[in-house]
Amino acid sequence: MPKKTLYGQRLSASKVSKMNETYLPQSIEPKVQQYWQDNNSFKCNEDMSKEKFYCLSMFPYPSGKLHMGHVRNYTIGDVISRYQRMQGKNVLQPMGWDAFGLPAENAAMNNKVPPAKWTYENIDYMRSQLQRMGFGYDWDRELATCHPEYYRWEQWFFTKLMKKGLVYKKEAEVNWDPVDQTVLANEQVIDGRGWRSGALIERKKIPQWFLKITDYADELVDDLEQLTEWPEQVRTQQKNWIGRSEGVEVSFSVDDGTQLEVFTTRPDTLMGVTYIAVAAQHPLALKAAADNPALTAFIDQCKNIKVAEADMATMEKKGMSLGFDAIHPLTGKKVPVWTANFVLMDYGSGAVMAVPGHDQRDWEFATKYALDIVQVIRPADKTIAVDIKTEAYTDKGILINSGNFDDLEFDIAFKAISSELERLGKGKTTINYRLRDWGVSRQRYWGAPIPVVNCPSCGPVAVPEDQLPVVLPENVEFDGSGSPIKKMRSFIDTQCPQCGADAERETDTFDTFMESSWYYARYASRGTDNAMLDPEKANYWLPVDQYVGGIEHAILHLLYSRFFHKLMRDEGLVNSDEPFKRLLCQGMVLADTYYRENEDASTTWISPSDVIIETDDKGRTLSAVHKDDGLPVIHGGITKMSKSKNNGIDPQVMIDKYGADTVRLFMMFAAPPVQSLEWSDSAVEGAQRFLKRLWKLTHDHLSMNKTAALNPELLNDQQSELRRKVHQSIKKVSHDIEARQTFNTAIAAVMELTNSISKFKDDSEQGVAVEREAIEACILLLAPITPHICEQLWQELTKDGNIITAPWPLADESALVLAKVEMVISVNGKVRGKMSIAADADKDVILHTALSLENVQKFIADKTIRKKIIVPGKLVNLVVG
RNA sequence: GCCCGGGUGGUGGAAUUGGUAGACACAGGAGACUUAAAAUCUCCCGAUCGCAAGAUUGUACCGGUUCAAGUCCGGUCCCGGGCACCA
Repeated sequence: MPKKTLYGQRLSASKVSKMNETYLPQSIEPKVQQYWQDNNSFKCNEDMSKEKFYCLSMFPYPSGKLHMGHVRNYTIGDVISRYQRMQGKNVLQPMGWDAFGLPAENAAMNNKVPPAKWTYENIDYMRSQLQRMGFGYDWDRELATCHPEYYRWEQWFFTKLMKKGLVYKKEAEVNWDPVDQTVLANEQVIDGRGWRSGALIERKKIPQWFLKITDYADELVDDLEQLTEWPEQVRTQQKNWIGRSEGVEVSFSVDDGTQLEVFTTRPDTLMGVTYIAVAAQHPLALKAAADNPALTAFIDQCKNIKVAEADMATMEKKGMSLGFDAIHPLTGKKVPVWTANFVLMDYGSGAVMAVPGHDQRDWEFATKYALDIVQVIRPADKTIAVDIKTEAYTDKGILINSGNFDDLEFDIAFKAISSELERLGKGKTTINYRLRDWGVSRQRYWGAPIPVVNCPSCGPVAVPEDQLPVVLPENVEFDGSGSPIKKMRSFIDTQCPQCGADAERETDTFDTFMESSWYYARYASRGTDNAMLDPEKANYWLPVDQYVGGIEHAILHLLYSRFFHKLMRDEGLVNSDEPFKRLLCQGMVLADTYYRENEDASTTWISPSDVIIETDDKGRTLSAVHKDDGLPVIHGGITKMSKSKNNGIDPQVMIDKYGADTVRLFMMFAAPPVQSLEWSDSAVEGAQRFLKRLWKLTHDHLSMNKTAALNPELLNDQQSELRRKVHQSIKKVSHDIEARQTFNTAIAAVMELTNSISKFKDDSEQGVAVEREAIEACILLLAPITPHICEQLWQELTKDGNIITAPWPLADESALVLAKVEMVISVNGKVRGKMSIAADADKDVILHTALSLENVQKFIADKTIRKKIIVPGKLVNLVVG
């Protein structure tokens, strides 16, 4: 198809410039977007002849409208995509919707609208907002996870995993609201109470499905080594989350003859064990409580804490004796068994050996309940004083008070004690993980149904492939008392696929992390409706070359996706080990908060857009007032944009006012992508001002109506200097976008270049030629960031160009050569002078010139030069004394 | 509580490998243009002292390594993200 020009006809440069004296984003942007759409600019296919580049931004939850976090995320992804397209690569940039989730159910309760309808309407509106931002997506690949065509393959995959034995069912604890008779998410428990009913929540055990992610724990840790283009902090967090540790499983015999298993990474402290602590739900605790009302009351009390690690770890540590002892496996001595609220039943064996001398938490517990504290480790360095009466000594050291094991250091003691335990049949070395298997059952409606039928005689049976998908009924009424399908007989009643008897469908749905764990692969299989993936297509695109998303997903989403990718690999669907080659985690978008205290002590949060700031003559903030009544408001600090603080800035309002390019430019310029970004109205104005200057600069150039061929040989000093700046900028911007991903410094470099062009007044033949090269460079370098204005200006400059596929400029190394460099001279590390010197000057010349400077002489005076450090091209440091 | 980050002018930030702290902007000040305002353009802008040249000081706090530290090491304080059912 022949490419259309933006205007549909060619116009002379002078006519164009008269038509466009002012920059009007509202008329340019829709026109440019239409042009891209008419040319199918962002559609892509599996073109084996070209190098591919798959750029993916984390898909949004369709919550209603775009927020600034989305705008930031998707601008970053779009900049990278457009940059790679200009590098000549075959770029895939898709978009879709993480459409299942809790907010749709809340909206259903509040507005009496079915979650499906609410979700689809949100998707339609948000799609139009994304299009208005000018993001270059291949919309033919759009998906929504709530579509049966999507989740049927997730159901299919789950049944495959069931057959492989990678899925199992077990009882696990949830937050139970005894009044609403429903399971609550951690987010829905506020200060230990249900958010709607206000009832004290309880831990309750219910049967749930789990994926055996722990089978892949080793691979998930080891393969982090491959992910060299991931942020170090994310790799570290994942490694710590998986928490592989080598230790020993130790058996303590209990009075009633049973064995109590505990895991420890510090067998060297075994002789310092003074008590055992078990979880409140541990069978031994429950058994002891049978004839002990006080203990029963304590165990009941432990139920009123929500199922979140942070709550477990920060609550007051409490415990109670179970009234019997365990036998120490080496000494044979009796140690008391306690139950404690901080020991987790779901983690390890639900019991820990306590060494209060060498573990701070055990020490605090022992001190509180007057249990023995014994020191069995001393520091290797005898000069370090240790007093276990004041705190635990937790470092590794040399064993004492440990009988035969005295004087051994950690490694030897670890081996000696564990082999002694093994000889006695009282323990074995083992690898333990902090990582727990992935519970995927949710007792919610708006999710993908778990494809299982519960048969009274066969038990849980996977739904066969020819009966998939298990479609979630979308036309439902919400009454607030749990999932509607749990009461829907037409959904529940079915026949067992195995024996044909009457049976019931599973009414739990999948954790929404299931859907977001493989969507990146589905995008890469466009048009595949008879399989989860088309391996040929998927393997062309995968792995994702660049993944962009919020740092809040650093652990869970990224770990589950990595796990899913390995599962798909082992099913023969993909041939790579990891899904995401390079990862960029962008920071949050923050804004000022303002509030007033009401008479009833409640707080009213005031939108920053309703506040007027008063400053002193140095620009420092003095006070803030409400724009309506002129009365003061209180500044509540700068926090993440949120509904609760009423400090969200609506992107739509900003796009309507300034246009997409200004919003994109501000977002990319205000901070490096990994840092948090503070919203600033005046900085947005500044971004707009820059685009106006670029517009004027280009049209002033065009209005000269002169062109000439550039000949680097003929340039005078000023012309060479501008040309050097052009090629320095090309080099810096390329490096900043591709290698460093610091778009703010890339933009600053282009700003410097436009400042140089503004100062350059030269209408000679070579002057015009150099200026033309400089302006074209600015526009090409900004094209990924502010694509609309650049497309427009590019077409005016080149007549029929298309900047989306214009080649990225290359720096001309010969233009960068400098005859002279500036060097700094410091004396004793303090700068005392500067000099301009030939770039190839040798050390003697440099030193001689440095010493001739008056101010340098002054500081040397009659002192002797003890040391001379010369870094050619940078500095000279003279050490005198 | 545990794990992971961050802290630089009035503000956002720059300093890429240990080598000139404050690029580029925002805000502010002064001036030009204008009947006026807006817009635009020019200049100034860490603090203290100084007419200036320049000097002293300064990157959360305390200490260390180095010819040289915003950058490396040890400790402290504060802020943020995650903690498995928010997404």
